[in-house]
Amino acid sequence: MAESSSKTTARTRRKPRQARSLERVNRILDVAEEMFVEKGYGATTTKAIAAQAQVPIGSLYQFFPDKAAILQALAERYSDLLTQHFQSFDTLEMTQIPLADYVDRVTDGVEQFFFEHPGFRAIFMEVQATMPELDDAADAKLIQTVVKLLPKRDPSLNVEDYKAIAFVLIKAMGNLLWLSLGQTPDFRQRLLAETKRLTLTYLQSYFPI
Amino acid sequence: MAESSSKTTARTRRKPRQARSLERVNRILDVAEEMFVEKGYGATTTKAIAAQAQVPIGSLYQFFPDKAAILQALAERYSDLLTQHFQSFDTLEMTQIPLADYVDRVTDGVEQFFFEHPGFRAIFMEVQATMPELDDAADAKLIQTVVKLLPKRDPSLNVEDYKAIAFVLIKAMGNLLWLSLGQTPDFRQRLLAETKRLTLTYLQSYFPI
DNA sequence: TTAAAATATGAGTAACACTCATGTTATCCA
DNA sequence: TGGATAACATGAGTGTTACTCATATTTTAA
Repeated sequence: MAESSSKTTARTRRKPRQARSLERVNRILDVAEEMFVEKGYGATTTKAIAAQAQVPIGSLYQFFPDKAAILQALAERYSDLLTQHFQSFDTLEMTQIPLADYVDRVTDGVEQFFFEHPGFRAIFMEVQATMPELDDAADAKLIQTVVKLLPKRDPSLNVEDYKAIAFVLIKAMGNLLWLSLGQTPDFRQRLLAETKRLTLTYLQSYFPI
Repeated sequence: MAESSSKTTARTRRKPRQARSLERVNRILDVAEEMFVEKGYGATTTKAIAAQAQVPIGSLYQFFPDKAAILQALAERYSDLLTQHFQSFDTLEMTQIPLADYVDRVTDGVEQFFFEHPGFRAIFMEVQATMPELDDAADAKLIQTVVKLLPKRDPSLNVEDYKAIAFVLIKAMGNLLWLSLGQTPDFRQRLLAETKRLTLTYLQSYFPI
């Protein structure tokens, strides 16, 4: 038993120095990705990954300190890809088109990326998957509340609009405020201010008063 | 083994009809909350919860179909509280103050709520806790990329500003786009448009050109 | 009073992540 | 080239966990 209860210190395992083992590591990752996509992280056993990759379970643990490390390694692959994607916007032309067009392109790009890489979805899904409908159930109520709140300020929109706006508000604000909890006090304050600014500018675009 | 692999159909267990068992359920929830806050969800065993609540393990499973259901029930408690909080803004006065003030109050309220309820943090933290630094590590790279991208459009701000803006953009946009994946095609399109609007209005407030 | 239904109980089960003692292969230097 | 040492491979075995189920107890209804 580790001293720190929930956080198992994920020490790095031996990094493969021989060509043979490097190939095995990649095979494990490929197989793991496939299985995670198909059955989910929780339902995929390390034993099954090892078997499918034709690698003994012991060898798997030679390279990955634990099951989560496999997921982590896969996430890194994707993270690199996404970073690359963003860097493709680092051109002179891109900084000179209208802001609206720029936002358009970046957003569409990320959206497309999500769709083109089902593995990415499966992997990051897992982050929330411990408890399927927790977030949704909780937030759904809040969204409903806000949907009813919004028309009181300006009743000129329709229900679909209010639903979309409420969804965005709850999810985006909630996430930012939530994340701010883990930051240093200074940055936390800054994030709080930014959250307000984000919310305000967005709302003002619908309710100009 | 269930037919659906990763999603264990969480059937509802017998709901307590007698006063005695209702009291037990509440004791289980109280104890579980305490232990989750202290040790984390993953490190808290159902056996320990049962022992601490002075309830046999079998009885615990009489009321909760599985461990996640306990977390779910706790989350519901909090969700109700937060919803209540939002409803307190459903007054005539509140709809007539300036939008900026309104945003201010709601945001501060939610922030305060997070801080006043450590259990809430602990519980929702768990949603991401399967893999501690996955999100962060991946997003940190993206944020760095954006930090370097922003000044090319308008170099008049300082680094702290760019960092805050990049953080907000990556986290808020990322979350919304991510969530859009699970929606119906129509709503997905709508969310995509809203995400752009959110991003654009926010960015325009910094870069008026 | 008594039969049936609801609830209580905890030793036992199956499944899982991970280990470790032992065997095998590669590397290095005389 | 041989032989010593380090790196890697292996899978039966271990400890832990969520969850079950046969049996006992309590409540309800007639």
